Amino acid sequence: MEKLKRDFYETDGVSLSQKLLGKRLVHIVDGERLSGIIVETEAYMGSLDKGAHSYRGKTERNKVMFGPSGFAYVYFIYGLYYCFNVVANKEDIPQAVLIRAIEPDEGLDSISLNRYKKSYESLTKKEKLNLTSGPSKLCTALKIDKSLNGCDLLSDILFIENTNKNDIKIKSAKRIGIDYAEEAKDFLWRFYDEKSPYVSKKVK
DNA sequence: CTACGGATCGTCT
DNA sequence: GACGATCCGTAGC
Repeated sequence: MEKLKRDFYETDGVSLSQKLLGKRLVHIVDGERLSGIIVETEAYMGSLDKGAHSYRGKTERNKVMFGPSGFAYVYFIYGLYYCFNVVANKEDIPQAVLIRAIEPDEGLDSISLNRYKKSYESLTKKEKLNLTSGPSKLCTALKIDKSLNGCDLLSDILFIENTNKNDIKIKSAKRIGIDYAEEAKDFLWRFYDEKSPYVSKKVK
């Protein structure tokens, strides 16, 4: 399926979060496609959002968010993990979409090795569901790290493709892990496909 | 099922 | 010097 073009990303973060559900995130590693269908996202809305890294302005870490849309913002967190975001909107409007969960699609054995150091077929049912059901789990699974920060998603290394998926039931919920964000912590800016078992956390 | 603590370090104050 | 857009293992109910 064709790669999403720049204009797909040139919209606000909340809209893009919903548009990205059902699309396929692809990372080419040693010539192999590692991919998954996006099933959970969160919007981070710059100066409107006390939960966003970009709320207090541009820094060395968050500068990619201030650039044009359709680029990868990858950051390191808790001394151990990476999180992957898609930059939304336009230059100087620092909004982004955190990809929180995907459904593993291509390169299952490599994905399984990256996460559990064993083959896909040897995983338990629980381990299979746990491969990519969180923002840092999916980065480990698809080998996404800080070297991809600032990568253009119209490149041939890391990109997002259209799919034929049309049976998505979008649910909105509060975002996770931003209890410090005052009023913004209650904004319903997390979106997920209610039908997917790969979502990190469902409401009730 | 929920609750909590440890791991571990780049980034910002 | 403090802390985080997380994850995992353990403990208790």
